[in-house]
Amino acid sequence: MKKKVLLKDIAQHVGVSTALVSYVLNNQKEGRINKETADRIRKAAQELNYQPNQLAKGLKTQKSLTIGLIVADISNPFSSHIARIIEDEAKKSGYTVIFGSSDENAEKMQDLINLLLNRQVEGLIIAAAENTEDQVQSLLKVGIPFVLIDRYFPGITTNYVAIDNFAAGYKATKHLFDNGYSRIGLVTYKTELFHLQERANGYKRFIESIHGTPLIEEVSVENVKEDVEKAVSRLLSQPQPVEAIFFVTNMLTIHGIKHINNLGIKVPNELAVVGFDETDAFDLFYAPITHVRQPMEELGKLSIRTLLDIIHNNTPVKTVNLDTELIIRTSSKAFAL
Amino acid sequence: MKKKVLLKDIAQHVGVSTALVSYVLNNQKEGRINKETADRIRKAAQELNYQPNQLAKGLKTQKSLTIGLIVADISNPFSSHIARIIEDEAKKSGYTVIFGSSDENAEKMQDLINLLLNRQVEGLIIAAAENTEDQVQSLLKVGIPFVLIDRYFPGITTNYVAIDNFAAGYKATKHLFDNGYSRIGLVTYKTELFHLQERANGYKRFIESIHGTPLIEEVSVENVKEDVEKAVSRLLSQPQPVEAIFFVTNMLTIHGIKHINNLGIKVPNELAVVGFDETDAFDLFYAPITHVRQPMEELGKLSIRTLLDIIHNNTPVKTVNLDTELIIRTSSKAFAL
DNA sequence: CTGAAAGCGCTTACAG
DNA sequence: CTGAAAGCGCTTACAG
Repeated sequence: MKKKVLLKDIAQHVGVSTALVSYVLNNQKEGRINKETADRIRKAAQELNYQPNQLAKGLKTQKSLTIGLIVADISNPFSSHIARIIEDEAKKSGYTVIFGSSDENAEKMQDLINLLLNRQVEGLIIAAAENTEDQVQSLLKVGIPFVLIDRYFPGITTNYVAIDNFAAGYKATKHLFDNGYSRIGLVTYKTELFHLQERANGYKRFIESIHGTPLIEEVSVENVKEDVEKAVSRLLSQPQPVEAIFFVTNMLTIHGIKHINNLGIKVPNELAVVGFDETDAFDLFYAPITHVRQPMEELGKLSIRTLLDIIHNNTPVKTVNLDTELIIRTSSKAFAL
Repeated sequence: MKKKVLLKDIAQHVGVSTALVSYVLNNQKEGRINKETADRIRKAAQELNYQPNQLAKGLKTQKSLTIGLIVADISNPFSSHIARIIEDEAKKSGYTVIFGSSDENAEKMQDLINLLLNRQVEGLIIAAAENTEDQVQSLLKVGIPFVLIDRYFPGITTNYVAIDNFAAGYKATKHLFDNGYSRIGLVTYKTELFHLQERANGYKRFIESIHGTPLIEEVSVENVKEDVEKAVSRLLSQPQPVEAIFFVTNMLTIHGIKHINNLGIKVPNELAVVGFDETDAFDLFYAPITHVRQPMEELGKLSIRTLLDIIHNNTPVKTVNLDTELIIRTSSKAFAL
């Protein structure tokens, strides 16, 4: 590998000190430096294709210009979409992002936090896994800037950017009811994650408001596909089978409609469906899927902007719950009586 | 923000030199260090929750334990799937990955390369954008370890891990023909990217072998959706309309079938379809989409393993073209005569 | 207007 | 068995 060119090389080449080269290349002390010398330095840097070593720079300045992003799984479209938005927005401010996938596992998340802190990230954006309250508390204690995204803990005061999950759950359920479906089931994860509980709570609140019986199926993260299949089948094999199902995440929705499809059940005539998040799959299904749309751009941009704001201006705690939109399609169409 | 604990802090705490602490924590000079002292050091590190500064470590050792990944767009499922596999495989060897999206843009790709080199990545995995031969040549000249993934340049000798695109194109086209479709159109990008040309070449070769006329529509990267719609419509409005269309990437396939759906054209009865890559959308379409499946796990794992092998053992150039699998579903079903 | 020197937090040959 | 010291590649207060 060819030897890297250093500040020292430029200094020697031009015949000045490394200090001067550093000043010029960082546009410090403008006007106080001989214009000609500055030009010669700049030209030399160009010619030698000088690339500053960010490790050294970061070590000295205590600024890594890096932020860490912890998602559940970067290959999930929700995560990768957010990641892309954060990447672009961070770049505008000269920041790079290092990401890691926690797989909803508290231990992996702790490892990722340590890894990222070792790499001197200036801040973190975290989609917190279940049972990571302690980790979040200890980040708070250490004082490293961070903002939670998508999920947050009601008992801990932190910066976060999320949606109004309760309203989303309520709205989706009400929509199904308004369209003539009264026995409505819900499929969610068996989890203590607050944002998912809130989606279920919104559902429950509406069901109670119509004096109905909540029918909730919980599936495990480890065994999503099979559990969703069982959940759907259970909801359909009740004494009075459900007429509609609300799935509270994109993966649950996809597994759900795949199974419904395999069972040969017609949507929405035999079973109405409302899903969560967006994916091309929802559009291409023969009965395009009504779903809760999260404002991805806003989620992503607000999270990184909030983080940078904390890093640079030490701004006070900021919490955001964005509104969602219910995108109405065919899968929840009103009963044709 | 709380003060970080340094090697020096541990040293003071235990009453030894920083050198000794460093040796112990890095398991150097084992056996040559007083077991008791070592234990006290380890305990102190634990208690103080010492986290080594990787910037400093990397600066000194010239090992950043970081690799760079350049994809077209991290929010594309192909890219994020690969990214996830690389993340996991890299972690096994203690490496972290920094990613960036090039948007198929040569200039952005160069910026990303510079950014990543500044951050002292030890190697790169690159899905090269169009017209980046020069960049690749110059990486070669600099001598930084890298492996191309998904795409490569036939005229440049580099490490790469890709699929056999020609065979994939040939196989997909032959399958349609064998199932009774003889007027077969192809939708690809207007591009000089070798891997896409090869997919089209495979198609052409087969069409020529049956003395047919290749019907190729090229769309622009900037305006995919509308261009695909026009392309499909053109193929269908020929004097003798096509009976089948082969789309050579996942995005093309998705836009294509959405449009076909909107036009109310029945798949496969009125038009057969073969797509590329996998997505849930293909399964959920009323006529599940026959598609070319790339061996994602192998692509990802081989690319990172090859890279680490070069970094550590300076191994000779390695090129890999993996076989693809044609997953046959309903969208290309044989004509019922 | 410019440079010598210290220092960021580590590692590691060298000496004892 | 342990430590003093140099150095990785930068930045920056200080002096002149």
